Amino acid sequence: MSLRMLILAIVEAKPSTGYAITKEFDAVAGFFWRASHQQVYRELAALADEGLVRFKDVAQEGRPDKKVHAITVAGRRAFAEWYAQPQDIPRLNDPLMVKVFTGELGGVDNLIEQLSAARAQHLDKLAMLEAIQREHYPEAPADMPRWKQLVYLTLCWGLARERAWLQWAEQSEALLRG
Amino acid sequence: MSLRMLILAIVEAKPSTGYAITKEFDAVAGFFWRASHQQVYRELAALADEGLVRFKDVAQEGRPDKKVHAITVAGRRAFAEWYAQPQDIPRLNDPLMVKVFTGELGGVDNLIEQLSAARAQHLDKLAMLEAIQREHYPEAPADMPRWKQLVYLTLCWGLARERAWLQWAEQSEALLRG
DNA sequence: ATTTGGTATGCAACCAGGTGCATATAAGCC
DNA sequence: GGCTTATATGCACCTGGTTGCATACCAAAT
Repeated sequence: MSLRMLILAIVEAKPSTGYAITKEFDAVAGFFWRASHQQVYRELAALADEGLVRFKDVAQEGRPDKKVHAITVAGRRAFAEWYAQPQDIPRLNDPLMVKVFTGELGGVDNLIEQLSAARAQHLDKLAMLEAIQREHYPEAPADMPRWKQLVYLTLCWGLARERAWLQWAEQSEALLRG
Repeated sequence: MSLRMLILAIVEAKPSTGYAITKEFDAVAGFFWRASHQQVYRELAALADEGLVRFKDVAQEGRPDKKVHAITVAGRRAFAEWYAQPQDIPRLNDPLMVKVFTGELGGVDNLIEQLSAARAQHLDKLAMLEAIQREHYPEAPADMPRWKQLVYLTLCWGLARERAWLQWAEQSEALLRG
């Protein structure tokens, strides 16, 4: 559901092709959602089927034809309905926590290795997010236009999550080693 | 994969029925993984099929018969193999962040409502986890037996996550209101 | 007597997401 | 001529998880 609605919001802001939407995911929406191009195309087809978007075939020179999708009135209505619905808390199935939980069977030494490997990955991710913050969001949040504030908040959540995870991991490794 | 392995670890610690495993999920493993009884039974059947667990039918008086599942040698081997594999970082598809991102189309007032509703839910969850901590883990972590430390660490991650989320939400609401 | 709640197991259908593969055009490079 | 990269779209299959339903036994409460 969220993927459909995210796509609707993207084509509302600017009529787009599946390809462009996928690029959007790789860039900014990647802070909080991942989607492959197959998923995007599949969802666009379903949305067009239900009349929530409509598309025009656009011939191009020097590259393949494309389908530009735009939101419809029904699409706006569906989005507004969804937006008003209360949201379930996301489910929390975390493979690494399974390894922590089963650490005695797996071996505590192996667990410590897993933790520090994961820590390296999370450090990378944090560094990446911090670089984006420095480059694209250096000003005070209160001075940003609304749309930018909203994207910035999703970035902030990524930063907060990574920092909290790293703090937890450090304490955990210390406890297991000590 | 993680679900299979979690089940393997549970039946390794103590041969169990699907019903008991489901109860285990509702209780302790619920800090970091959710699974319905259907999922558990399906996975147990698959595990038995592949020879990673074996089961005995046990007749009971006063209640239905049950199947007690235990891990096999092949099961231990499969677990050890999986445990050594590096873990992917979990995917981060968060419906609430979609609402933040699409807040202009959805309406900022509606977004603020969504945020405070979510905040109430996260506060409840935090209170629940803190109650568990007070009741079951009052002693210093260093004094706990290993198995208890490991469960405690998964609880700590839940606590850290909820606290980080709440902090983020407060700042976000302030920014959007101010 | 009937309902509720706990124990115990399972099927069928569906939905969301991921993997692998396929196709087509064209620019630029070696 | 063949390689890679970028644009652009899509199918088929598989896995993992959810929903709804079904069955059966028994105890305790109403």
